[in-house]
Amino acid sequence: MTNIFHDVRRLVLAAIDDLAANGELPPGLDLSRITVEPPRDPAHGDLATNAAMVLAGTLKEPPMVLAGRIAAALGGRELATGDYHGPGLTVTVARPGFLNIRLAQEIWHSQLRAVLHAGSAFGDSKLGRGERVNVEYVSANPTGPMHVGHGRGAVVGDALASLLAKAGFAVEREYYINDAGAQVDILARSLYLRYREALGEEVGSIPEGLYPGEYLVETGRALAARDGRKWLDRPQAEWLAPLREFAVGAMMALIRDDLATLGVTHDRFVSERALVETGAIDDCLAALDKSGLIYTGILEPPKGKLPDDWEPRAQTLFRATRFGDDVDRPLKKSDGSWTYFAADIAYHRDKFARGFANMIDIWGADHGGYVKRMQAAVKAVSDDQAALDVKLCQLVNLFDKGQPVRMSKRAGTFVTLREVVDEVGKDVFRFMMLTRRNDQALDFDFAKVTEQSKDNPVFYVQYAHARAASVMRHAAQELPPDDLSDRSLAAAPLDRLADPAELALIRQLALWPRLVEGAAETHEPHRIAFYLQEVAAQFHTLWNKGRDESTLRFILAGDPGLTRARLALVRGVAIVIASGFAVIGVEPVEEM
RNA sequence: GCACCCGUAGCUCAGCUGGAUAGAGCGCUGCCCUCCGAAGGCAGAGGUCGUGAGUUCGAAUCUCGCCGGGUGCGCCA
Repeated sequence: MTNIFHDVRRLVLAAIDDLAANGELPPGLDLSRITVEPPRDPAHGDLATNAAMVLAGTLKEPPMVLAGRIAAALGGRELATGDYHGPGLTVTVARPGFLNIRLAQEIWHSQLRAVLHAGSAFGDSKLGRGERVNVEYVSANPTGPMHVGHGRGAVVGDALASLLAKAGFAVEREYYINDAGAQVDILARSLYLRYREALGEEVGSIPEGLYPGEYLVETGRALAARDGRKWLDRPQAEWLAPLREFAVGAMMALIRDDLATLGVTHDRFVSERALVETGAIDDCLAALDKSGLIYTGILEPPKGKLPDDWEPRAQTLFRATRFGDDVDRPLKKSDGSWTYFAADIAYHRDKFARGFANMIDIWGADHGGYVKRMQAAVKAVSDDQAALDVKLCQLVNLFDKGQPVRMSKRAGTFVTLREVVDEVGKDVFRFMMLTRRNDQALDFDFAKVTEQSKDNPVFYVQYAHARAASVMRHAAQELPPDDLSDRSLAAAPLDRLADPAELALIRQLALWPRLVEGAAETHEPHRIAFYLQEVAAQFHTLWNKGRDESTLRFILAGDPGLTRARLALVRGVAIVIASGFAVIGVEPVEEM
């Protein structure tokens, strides 16, 4: 896969190797910190490398001297990138020790050809070398429909998974169903009321502590339809388990439905209850015990705010402090059942056993206090062979025309994910969820995100794609359709693309493979949304230059050659936008 | 009290894992439609990157201390 930055970096390293072979540099230098990147100021060149400055420290030589030597060895080399092979680098040395590299225009033209040939696969990378990664996201409790916060986690997780897949990882998308705690018993009891209601009983208002949501009314009817009056006169001990199962099944169906409207999918759903019932937790903790990582002890009370009912108590504890956590963590509740944490340890151990040394969890920010212990647990159960990265998603604050939307479950003004997605569409929702870093709170204004203007980023990028499509439609009236396929346009005389704005746009497109890798390495899918806005901006700029200078228009009646070259660039823009959209799960539009 | 996250233009936020003169949108000022979509673009004004030290060729970015905001803190998930 074409990545101009890798290709040039290889050349830089080869130049250093040659210098080492000639004795002009010592052998065995650490080259890992050498980077090739676009300089912030385009006046400095197309690409820049820090090679001389990085090596100056260990070699105790002035970076400018080293830079001169490397520049001499680099300048004459032949670059192979895309379908280009030949000389074409102009290297200059700048102040502290930068090597500024300017590339022949042909090289950039070959980058554009690479975009057209690769299509939506442009940007695919082998960074991950097929390594397996497990991404766990959503994992909303099966007690009701998803809310907007869940939606953010769903989008971030789904986009990250797609991003990692594009970057060459073997990704599994996973959902952990918390179907074992007290909450699902409460769910079952809530359902029981709705069930009796469905059979004609007057249940009145739902008591405090149970789930009052309307969504259970239908579930109650469904249960009545399936089981009739079967549970009416039985004790709770008999109906609790079967109702729990029924309720969780119904809630998960609800959640999967919500996810489907968002276009979010999972490869695997893992049940916490199953971990309990199969003995996976017992096995896991027995193993930890054997390693001496479990003991019975009494925790210090938390300083400052003391819980009301605090009293020292002996507990079964995991030695999380041995793996970097702040305190050891309890594994058993006072009734003898496992804590949520105990089950989660077993769950992550299961992931490791299934072959995942790379795990990523997407959580809500309110679980921030849980990160260290889970990372400690992953180290413990994998013998330090696995790593867990946790991405915490901050709150989504809903607004309508600048006014905050007050949400309260009790007042019934709770806004579900589905309501939001139905209102604005999944593409808008998905894009907006990625217009902030995950650890930054996000304001979501119904009015604003459906507005068709430049301060609506979704619209702005879609508009660029639609504009590109519009140009192609116009071109179809001037040129035979065979001349407008991507394959055909790749053979257009691209050397005629010489305007600075055109070349700048090509450079922007060539950045896409680099962006994919950077975002994948850092687990930051939001970078895609920002990058796409930049591509769109450059394209809008070029478009408007054509308004002022008619020679810069894409379609030029008297010049089919140049027209096709320009259309190749237009298609390049559309392809890269579509490729980025594919990763974040947004459909590109042809017109709006 | 402790841990984690955040602090960048008037506002909302990026800043490519240490690079060169810190960017975008909104708002403000002034411009660009006989012409491929003005649903857009151009130009200008606007910054002690919370703060004080440290690390080094080089810091918004890394380390430590403060200040301010958020989240969480045994038997919830």
